[in-house]
Amino acid sequence: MIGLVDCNSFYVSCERVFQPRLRGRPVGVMSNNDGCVIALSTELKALGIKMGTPAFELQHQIRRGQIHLLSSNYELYGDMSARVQDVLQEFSAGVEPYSIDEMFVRFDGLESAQMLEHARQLHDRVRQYTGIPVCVGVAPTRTLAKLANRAAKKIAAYQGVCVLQSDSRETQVLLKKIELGDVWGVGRRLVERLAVMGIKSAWDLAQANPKEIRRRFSVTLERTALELRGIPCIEMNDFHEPRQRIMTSRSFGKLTDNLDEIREALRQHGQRGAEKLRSQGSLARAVYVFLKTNPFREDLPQYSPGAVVELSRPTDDSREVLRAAGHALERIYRPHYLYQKGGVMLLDLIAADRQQLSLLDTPQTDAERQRSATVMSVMDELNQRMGRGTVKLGTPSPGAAWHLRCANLTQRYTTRWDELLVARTK
DNA sequence: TGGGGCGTT
DNA sequence: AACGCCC
Repeated sequence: MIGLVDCNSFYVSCERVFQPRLRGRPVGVMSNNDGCVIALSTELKALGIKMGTPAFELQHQIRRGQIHLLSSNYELYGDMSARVQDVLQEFSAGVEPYSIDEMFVRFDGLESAQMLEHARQLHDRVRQYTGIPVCVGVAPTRTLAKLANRAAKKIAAYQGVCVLQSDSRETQVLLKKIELGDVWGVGRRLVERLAVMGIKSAWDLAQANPKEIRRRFSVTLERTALELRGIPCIEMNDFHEPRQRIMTSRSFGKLTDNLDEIREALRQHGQRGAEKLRSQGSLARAVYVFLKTNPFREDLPQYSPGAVVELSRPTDDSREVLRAAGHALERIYRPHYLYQKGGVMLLDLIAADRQQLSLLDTPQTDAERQRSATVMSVMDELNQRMGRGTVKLGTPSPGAAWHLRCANLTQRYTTRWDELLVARTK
C-alpha cells in the first residue's frame, strides 16, 4: 500500500510552531516578492480569501489587524519538511518526497486492519514530534492515495486519516463524490473536455475505456484512469535524480524597460542557475533566456521573447553561462516594452563525470578547465559558508528594483544560531 | 497578480 | 515550441 502524507496549510503551520499567538488566527503566507497568498490557515479561508489572491488586495484588512500575512521563509519550511520526512522514515518502509509539503510513503506487509491503526499512529507522531498537523491517505495506487488524502482532509469523520482498498464500497462512494478536478493529474482544461464526453466524476473516469482515453487525450490520463481502478502505473521520479533543466526567474519588482537593470537581474539568475547546476553535479550545453511583459496590463503592448544559446562545450562555469545569457538577452531585448519578469534556464544537462573529452582538447584547455573548477568551488564554498551572495560576479547596485521584496519575514528558527527562538522567564 | 519543475503532442 | 499538468 502507498500512503500520501500532506501537511495541513504547511507554511502557516511551520510559522505557528514558533509563534503560538498565530494559532486560531487568520494567517497567510505570501509567495516570493510578497506577491500573492499561497498558504492559508482555515480561519483565513473562512473569510472567503482564496489561494492566489494578490496581497495588495488585502492591505486594509492587514492594517486593521484582521489578518496576518507573512513573507515566505523557505529556509524554515525546508528544514521543517526534512523533520517530517525523518519521522515518516521511522514509521514506514520508505519515503518518497513529492513536494515540500507532501510525501509518499510505502507500507509493506500490513493487513488492512493494522493498516488503519498504523496510519493513525504515523499521523499522531508527526504532529507530536514536529508540531506540524498532517493528513494521511492510504491506497493501492498513488492516485487513489491522493484521493484518500483529499477525503481525509475534507471529511471530518475521517479525522485526518483515510485508508482505501481498491474495490471497496467506500472507495466507490468516494469516487462518485469527489469532483474530477480534484483528481491528481486532471486540471481545469481536462475537466472541460471530459465533461463533453459525459465524464463528470472520478468514478466516471475510472469506468471509462482506458484505450479510448488514451486515444482522445493522452497516455498520462490513461494511467490516471487505471490508477483510479487500483492498477498501479505511476512511478515516482526518483527525487535523487538530478534535474533535467534548471530554471531561475523572478519578477523585477516593478515594470522596467531599462536594459542595464534587466541585464543585472539576469546575471543574478545565471549565477544562481550555475550554482544549482554545480550542486547537482551537472553540465549545461545550452542556455535559454526569456523576458515577459505583464499580461494583466492589457493596456500595454505585450512581448514575451525567449532565445536559446548553445554553449561551445558543456560547462558549469558561471562566467560562461553569463556570457551566453548576455548574448541571448541582446538578441531578444526590444526597447519601449515594460518588462515584468525575466529568467535563465539551463538546458541539455549531462552529468559532469560523463563529459566527453573533445578531440580538440589541448593541454591548455585542460588547464583552463581545472582553473575554472577551482574558482567555482571557492565561490560556492564562500557563498555556502558566509551566506548567499557573499561572492558575486560583477557589481550589482544595492538598491536595484529586482531585489526580493519580503517585508514580513520571520526568523529562521531552526537553521541559524543567531535566529533561535528566545524563551524568557519573567 | 510566485517560482519552479515535468511530460506529451 | 506550445500546452498541459503538479506543488
